[in-house]
Amino acid sequence: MAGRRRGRVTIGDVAREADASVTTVSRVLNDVTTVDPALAHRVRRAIADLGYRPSATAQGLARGHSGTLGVLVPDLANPHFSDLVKAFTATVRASGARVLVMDSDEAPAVERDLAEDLLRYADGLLLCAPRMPRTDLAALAGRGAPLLVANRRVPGLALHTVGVDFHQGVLAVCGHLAQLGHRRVVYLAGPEGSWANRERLRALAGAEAFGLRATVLACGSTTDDGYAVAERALAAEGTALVAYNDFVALGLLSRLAELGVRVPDDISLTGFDEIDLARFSSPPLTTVAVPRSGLGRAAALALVRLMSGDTDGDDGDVDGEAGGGTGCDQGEAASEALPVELHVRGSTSAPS
Amino acid sequence: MAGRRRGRVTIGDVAREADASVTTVSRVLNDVTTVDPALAHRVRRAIADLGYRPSATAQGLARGHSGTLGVLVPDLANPHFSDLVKAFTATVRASGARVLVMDSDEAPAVERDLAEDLLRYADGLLLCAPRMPRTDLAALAGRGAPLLVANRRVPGLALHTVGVDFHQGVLAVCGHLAQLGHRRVVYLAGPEGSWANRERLRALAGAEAFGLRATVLACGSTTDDGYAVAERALAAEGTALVAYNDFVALGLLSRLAELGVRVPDDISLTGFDEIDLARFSSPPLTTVAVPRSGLGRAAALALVRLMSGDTDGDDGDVDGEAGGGTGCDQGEAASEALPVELHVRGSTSAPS
DNA sequence: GTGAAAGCGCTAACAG
DNA sequence: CTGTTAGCGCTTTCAC
Repeated sequence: MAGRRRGRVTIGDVAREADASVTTVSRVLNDVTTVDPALAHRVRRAIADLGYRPSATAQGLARGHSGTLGVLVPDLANPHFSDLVKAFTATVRASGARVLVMDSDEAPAVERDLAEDLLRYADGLLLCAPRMPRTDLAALAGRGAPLLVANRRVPGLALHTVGVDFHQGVLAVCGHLAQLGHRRVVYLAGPEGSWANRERLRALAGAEAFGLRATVLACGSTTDDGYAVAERALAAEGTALVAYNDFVALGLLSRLAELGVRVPDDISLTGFDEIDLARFSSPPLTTVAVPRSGLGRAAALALVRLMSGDTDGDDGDVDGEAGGGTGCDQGEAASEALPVELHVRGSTSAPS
Repeated sequence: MAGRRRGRVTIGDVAREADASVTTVSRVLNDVTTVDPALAHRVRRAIADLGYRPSATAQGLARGHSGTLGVLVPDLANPHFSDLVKAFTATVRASGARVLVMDSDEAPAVERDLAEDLLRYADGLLLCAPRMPRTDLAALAGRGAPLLVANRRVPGLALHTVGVDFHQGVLAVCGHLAQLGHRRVVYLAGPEGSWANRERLRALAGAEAFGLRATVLACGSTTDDGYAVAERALAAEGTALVAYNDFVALGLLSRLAELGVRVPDDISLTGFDEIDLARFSSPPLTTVAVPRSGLGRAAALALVRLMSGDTDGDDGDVDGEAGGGTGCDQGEAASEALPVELHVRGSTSAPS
């Protein structure tokens, strides 16, 4: 009906149309205080007639915060992160905010810049499995905006973190294998610098105390990587193959089938992450289910909580350089580790 | 060094520190005109010293656009969309913008609201495989902001679209099967209302002219759906199973293996979408590779181009209600269909 | 080459 | 209960 004027409809247009002040319009928009029902109705009508939508930008400027959270992931094509982001956006939205997404494409060198850029838009930031140096992390934390790090703990830095208990997961895998009678396994390692990989290595080391020795082979995180490493893995002479994740495991499985190596009769195989397809392979994969969505949800909740709290309090001014040995639990920074669950299926059995 | 004042550092702080005007600071920020080198240097120094970052919100308000694009997907956990979004964000970023992501969680009813909300923040919007009614689509288009629809063509609506040529893909699958000697296939259908599914059905219908008849079975789009439908699919008595996508195909494959049905000896099987794992199954899957990243890139490019063009020109004021039968090619709206590619692998052979 | 001043669209004191 | 008036932080004429 109402001929659209050029450009966007503003709160002023609505005020005029409803014969009210912009303040009043703003009030009904934010359903504040008691506005006279009749007036409110006129305003609402004008809003509908004009098809008015408040500009998030203008609201942001006036309110002092954008209502936007940023999230930086290494690779959105990886289900680990897409699931996380999905849950994150859903949870964040439930508390009224929106999510800006960036993908560093596994390039640690650009993480800092992307994060810095995100902070120009967002009120808070979630860094997923960041690979950037700790000084950069510290600098970002020092910028004042709420910062949350997922799946990376930085010793000696008071960062808020949430993460999956990879250590426990790999320990469970090792325990399972050890109890089956395995003594020598081959670990197909993931991305070099990643915390996720370091945690797995740490668990592997811990398992030695129980008589399980692991040979570590550089591999990667994709199905192709797993496929490609198969022959070397076999040559390493273990009775079980512990893959960095399910993709690698599935790649291995595929190549082993081609080579006529039977799983688990000739060799056992374990994955990690429990992707949907893990239980549909032949044999179905023994793997560790990690709460991907749970992590996204936890991150959202934690970040939202951070934002309600002090944004630029007087104490926690984390200095980028100092990083004293105060430990990471100075009460300021909360850390949450989500539990994982071993799922034993057909790809593991006692060694032959 | 410079003690951080409370709240954020503003352009004014920089101006003061550099003993220049905010105008000048703004100029060096946007590397405009020739600012005196010495002055510019002082400003840059102040910016660095203060760790100043311009507020994207304030810039947005002043400039009249936010530098943000929105994208709405039905399910970010689906590789089809996460790959698309990944490529979209990368390409969009290359042209200086950021991306706000929302996920409708396959609920057509919320799409409209999410899209409207995105438009409050963004300068343009990409709707991926929207399921919403066409009147809603028309209304969104009428809002004035650049709108691009991916993987859905709406007859009689002048919408800019990009999409994958599903029709051609399924035709290729059918042709391959027909040439192998198949005459009767079973199609495991995807989401009911989806354009992607409709296009497949349309191609199936077209294939009848070549003597290939298809029995349609409701199924879904997940591995579980495929697994669950296997027995009914077998009962439908075709010599080949045409799955809606690779997930369904892999689910089928898994169940068929359990049932002792050999692929492709007893029955042929095809997927669609070419997920990474498709070539690692046993047997590897005959499927159709669709340019997921290509679609994201094309969408980004198209949207960016749309934005450079007329945002609120004098002609193209698409009325939400009217929707006259002008057809969808009134010169205003461009449509792009990306080609697909059949990959023949081990899961198909001549019928026994 | 540089700066003063007027907004961008909205919210939030602060009066009436 | 309602309207007036300042800004939020930045860009951008428009003079100097």
